[in-house]
Amino acid sequence: MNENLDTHIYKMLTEAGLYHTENRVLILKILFNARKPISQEAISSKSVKHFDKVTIYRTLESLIKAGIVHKAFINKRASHYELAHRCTTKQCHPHFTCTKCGSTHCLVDLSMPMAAANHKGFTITHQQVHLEGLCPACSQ
Amino acid sequence: MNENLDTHIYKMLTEAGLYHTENRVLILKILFNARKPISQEAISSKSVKHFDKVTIYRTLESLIKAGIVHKAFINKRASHYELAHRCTTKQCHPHFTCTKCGSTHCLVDLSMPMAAANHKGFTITHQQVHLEGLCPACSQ
DNA sequence: ATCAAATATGCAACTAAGTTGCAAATGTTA
DNA sequence: TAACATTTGCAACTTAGTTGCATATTTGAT
Repeated sequence: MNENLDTHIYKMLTEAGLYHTENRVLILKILFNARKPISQEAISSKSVKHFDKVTIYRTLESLIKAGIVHKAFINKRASHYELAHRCTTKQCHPHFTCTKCGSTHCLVDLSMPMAAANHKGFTITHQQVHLEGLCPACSQ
Repeated sequence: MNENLDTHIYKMLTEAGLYHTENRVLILKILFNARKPISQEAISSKSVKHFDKVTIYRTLESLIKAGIVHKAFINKRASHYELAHRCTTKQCHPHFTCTKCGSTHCLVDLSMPMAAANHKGFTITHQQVHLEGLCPACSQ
């Protein structure tokens, strides 16, 4: 299982044309184990090895650019990061953030997020849809 | 028209149980004229009178709490603020942010945001849905 | 009108997520 | 293994937003 993960990570990095460095592998493993979007700080605290936060941000940046990691924006000043799953750089699945504990969860297999999420024990108090791209003026 | 706006603002503040101060009125007028979500900095620069940024943030905070203003989260570290329209604290309409000029627009009357927005000249490169509330663990 | 209580304001200093520049270290390719 | 490209770590910086506190303004009761 662990060896499969190593192989998988190695392959992913090779395909992305990224150097196969200790830090990248460690951060990817932490994201694999987290199974939900987590913050830079959470990545740092879950790691045995000390990381400089700049290294974490830059590593995440390269992985995001390669489409391996996704930045899940939450209604906070900090972002949460997760392995890209069922999403591309263009389109992402819905996320849910708990206002009490601050954790962020993915609501991926729900075609009707709000209704379905409520059934799963999530109480939703705020919903938003955000689109990004070029406005008419900037499209020209 | 201007007198109607003054009366309207006065009424809104009274109903919300907020003091009818010069700053609140000025900030509300700026938001009325903006007709789209704008940043704290934009509010500041649109104002003739000098505002301390703390005052702007605290004024916005009180107006948000009263349901008069809405905080539109965008995929940036800064938030944009707008007059609440067709939204409550619980539910908000879709927003669109231009990645080139940084402006944020409301896509309120569109039942199918992506399709309809494309027709209006918006090129969408990223979409996300975000829900907030209590997770199962915190609901108890 | 005016005084007291409640609320709002402005300043200075702070917090924290994320960024930049640069020199040293590590990974890759030939 | 040498040469080149990429990554790393450190220090210093940026910036949206916050906190504490003393002063000013608004309001409601008298």
